[in-house]
Amino acid sequence: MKRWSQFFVPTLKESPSDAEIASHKLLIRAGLVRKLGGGLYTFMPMGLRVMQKLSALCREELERENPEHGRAGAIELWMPHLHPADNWEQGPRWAAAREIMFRADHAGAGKGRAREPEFVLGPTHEEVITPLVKQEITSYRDLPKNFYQIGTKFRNEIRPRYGLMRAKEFVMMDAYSFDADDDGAIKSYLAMKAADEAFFRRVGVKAIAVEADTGVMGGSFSHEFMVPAEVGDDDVIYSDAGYAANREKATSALVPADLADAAPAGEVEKFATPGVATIAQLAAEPYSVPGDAQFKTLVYMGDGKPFLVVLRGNDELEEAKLGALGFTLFRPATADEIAPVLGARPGSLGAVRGTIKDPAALAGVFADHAVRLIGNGVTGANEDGFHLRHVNVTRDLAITKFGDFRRVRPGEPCPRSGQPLQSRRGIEVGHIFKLGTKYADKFGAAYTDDHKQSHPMVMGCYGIGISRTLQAVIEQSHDADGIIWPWAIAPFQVLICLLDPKLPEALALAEQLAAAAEAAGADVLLDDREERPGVKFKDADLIGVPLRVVVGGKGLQAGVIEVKPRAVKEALKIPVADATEQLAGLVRAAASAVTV
RNA sequence: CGGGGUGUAGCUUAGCCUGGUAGAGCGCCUGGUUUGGGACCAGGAGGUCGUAGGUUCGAAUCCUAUCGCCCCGACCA
Repeated sequence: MKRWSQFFVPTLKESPSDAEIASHKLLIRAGLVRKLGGGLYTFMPMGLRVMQKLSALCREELERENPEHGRAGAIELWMPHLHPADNWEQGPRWAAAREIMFRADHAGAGKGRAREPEFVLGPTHEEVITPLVKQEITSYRDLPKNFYQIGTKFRNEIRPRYGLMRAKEFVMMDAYSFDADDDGAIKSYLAMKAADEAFFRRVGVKAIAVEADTGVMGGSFSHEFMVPAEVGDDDVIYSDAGYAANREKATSALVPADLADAAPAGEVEKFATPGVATIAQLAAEPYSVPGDAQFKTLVYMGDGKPFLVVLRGNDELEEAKLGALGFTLFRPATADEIAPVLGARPGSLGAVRGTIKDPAALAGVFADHAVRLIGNGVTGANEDGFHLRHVNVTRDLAITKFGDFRRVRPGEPCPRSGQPLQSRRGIEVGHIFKLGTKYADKFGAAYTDDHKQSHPMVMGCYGIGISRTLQAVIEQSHDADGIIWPWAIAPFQVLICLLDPKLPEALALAEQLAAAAEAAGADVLLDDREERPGVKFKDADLIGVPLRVVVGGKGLQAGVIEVKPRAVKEALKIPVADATEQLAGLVRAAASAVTV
């Protein structure tokens, strides 16, 4: 039991001016965190308690054995936060990952040896765990294994945002599974997905698993855990049939599987379009070519070589989907890079065979499936101020490969059910990847099987943003008065508001109640401050403790105390004689409702 | 990194346009009256006006630079 007067809960009446969203304001007003600098936060005693509870639940769920998948539980370890830059240089994503890493020097750098070793602050730990496992595990008998840690991660976020939501330094659970083969890796993946789901369920936050893009991490498939919230950074595309995917990854059944190729509608014909540089201009008078009858040709640079992406005029490129093409780094090409290859400036570009000035320079022409819906359409002539009409997809376009590159729009048919797709914002609180052998190959993490054959280990990696989850819970569970903590992670589960701390019998009863609640399994905060009742009630709502008990002189005269769950309006009056017993009962009921 | 905004007491802020005494509320300290939803009265402490230059007799205010922070975009747990 903690006494408020002796503890430290610095609440604020007003929101700091730099907090924008509800959860960020409440984090600070309720005294959970304080800002050191952009994206850097001190966890105050109350905030730390929540973090510790989240971590404890996370450990429990990860370490639980998973007989359904034949998996043992994950094993905790602790890796350095400071990594030799060498590890990253040897890994598969140095070029892409260095952008977000902090480089660390020691304060005396330059005064000692001519060449100082370089260090980075770890943004994640594949580059550390994989060499470790290579060194320690060489036999199939030691597989599968799944290691995890809960610790600080450092990412030089280009733009920290919304308090803990996107911070430069944050707390993450990261786990890494190592399996002998792909089937095993899938089992590990599913076991971790189940563990994460169990974790979020026990925390008391609604987080849904959605299909996700693998991004810089690489790998073959991936899910994100999303907490639905307007302030989230991601769009989740979903249907009532249970399909859910990050917009970056989402597809639709817009193009029927049995769509026949359109027959040519006539000879390709060049026509002058002076000054026309956009889809909209071509759609307007006097040309009047609807956007969805135009081919849009985009030029990107993939690992130094240009490639084309062809979309319907009204469709937008979903840039993340270009990741499937296998380039390490890609970016839009500049006009100066485009002209020598295609022969025209943006606005008159096309992918029609024979019009591309230097087709050999291209790393490929990739067309979205949806262009097949156009059949015959209009596109740039690769000659400034000219377009081509009657361009037939199969006859005329120099397509290397079709793929899914367009951004899905709400209302399109769900790929599973055909129901209209919907969209909502979400906060990404977890992300799991089946990595395959990408890292194992690079670091030589291999094992010997029972036929003396060597194979690369098949990996998976799994992250949960612990500090971000803390804020996501607040975002999802608050009202105008403050936070409404779920029981399992509340900094305290019972708050005893002692309205008359100077009244000896009131203090004695409050302490007795505190002891009873504690014995029943709750963490108890006793508000023994010499404050007016209004202040105590406001603070109680603000800090969001799930069960509030009021002990006051007036109640005692009437022979009652009050108990009120944070989430409801009406308080329960309980006779003093039954108080300890009933409170203990309420605590036990609340606790058992959330464990398991 | 591009675009927008903003720095005044522990917090929220007024003053800046149109240069001359830096003001309020909350919080804090002392005393008193209060005490079931952020009390009241009296008194008090606390500010190099982000920083550095410049203009001026005189700069929180005008100019320049710089730093921090916030928001929008790309990135991510």
